[in-house]
Amino acid sequence: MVAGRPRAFCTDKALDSAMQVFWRKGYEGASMVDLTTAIGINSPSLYAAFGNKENLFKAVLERYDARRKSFMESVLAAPTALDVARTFLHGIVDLAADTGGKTPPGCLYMQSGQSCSDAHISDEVNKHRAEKEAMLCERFEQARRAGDLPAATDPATLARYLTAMGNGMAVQASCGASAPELRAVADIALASFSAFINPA
Amino acid sequence: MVAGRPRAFCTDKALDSAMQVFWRKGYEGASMVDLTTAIGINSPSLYAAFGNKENLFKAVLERYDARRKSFMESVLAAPTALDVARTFLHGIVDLAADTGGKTPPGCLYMQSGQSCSDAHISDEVNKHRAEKEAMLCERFEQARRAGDLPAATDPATLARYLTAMGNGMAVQASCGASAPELRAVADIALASFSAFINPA
DNA sequence: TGCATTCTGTAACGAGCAGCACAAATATGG
DNA sequence: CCATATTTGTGCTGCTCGTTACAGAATGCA
Repeated sequence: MVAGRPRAFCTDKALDSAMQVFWRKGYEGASMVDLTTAIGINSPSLYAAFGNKENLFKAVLERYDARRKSFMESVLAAPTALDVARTFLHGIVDLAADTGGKTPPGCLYMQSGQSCSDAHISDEVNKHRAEKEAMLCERFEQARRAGDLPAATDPATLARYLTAMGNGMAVQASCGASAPELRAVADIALASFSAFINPA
Repeated sequence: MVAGRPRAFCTDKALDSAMQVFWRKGYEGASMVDLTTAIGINSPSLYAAFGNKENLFKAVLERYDARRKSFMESVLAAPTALDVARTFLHGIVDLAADTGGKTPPGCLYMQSGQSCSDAHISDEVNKHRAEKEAMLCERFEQARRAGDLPAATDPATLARYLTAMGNGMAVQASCGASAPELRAVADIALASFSAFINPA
């Protein structure tokens, strides 16, 4: 292993600090000064490690995405379509509200990509969001094939419904809604989900 | 009326142009150059008319809010709680998706206030959003008093549910979801809503 | 016609932005 | 202990941002 002066900071910890900043201020609202002071390094170190602001954000997004993807995998492992919906929505509540300062409230996708003038960034964020919706859709297609869902239901619509609900709940969390409040909201969503897939 | 040189642009049309820019790029993403070129005036004219960027945005927000409020009033006029919910969600679809270029897809609240590092701005946006939720809540309280809703239901939770749903659908519209797709989502939301307020 | 008033266009201001050049510092391999 | 490689801190760059000073143009009023 060839080596020079060792890096004085942990790349992963730096990404976590940067994530907090992007989460709270958005992509454009987060300045390089905000990022370097949050990480505790000088800008040349940051540029040497990540290239530029866009690449840094993409690395942060990738890190966030890995966690969301593993969350989604635990969701998709639920036995029935209704269990999938319940695990998903209740999980979103835990991720988005009352996190005890570990992460900002809400969801990085909503807070960083929603109002961004740079199309590269918002496209990238939306790509990741769409991926999660596709995972739900695929799971519901499988459920329909397995007879767990009526043949008449459209998996894509179900996935879109849950995604919209999750995003809306994340937005409310970022505006101060508490976990119990959002859990009550999730329960309405689940009641209607259940009513929809089990027509009387 | 004392007057000097007459203003060469219409204030309301200017606000509409500015609204489009804020809607597409967010508050921080919209530069004064973006705004002045979209309006077709020079910056001193804009500053003379509106003060500064923050005040311009607040004027835009007020204008948007007036339309949303009149939309809400037509929603609240629906005869039953379920009709209110249906009118609300279907109306959101019409406002947010396939607008034919008249407005950008989605909703100004989501696109401009969600990822903004300036707390003054996001607070202002959230204040307006919360106002609409409160209107729904009040309407549902009235519906419960009238016996249109079961006494066990919590009007605030219902309002929160519909608001989350509306916001989530607006986000999906901004990502390219079509009106028919969103209408199908709204119908799921209503199915559950109907099941919730009329427990079998 | 002259004066007061208001708007318009040109051109600039300081501040803050993303990004980088460079030399000192700290590691490894011979 | 020297050569090489990599990171660190200082300080800067060019650019874009929001905002404004100022002079000229267009109105109403006397």
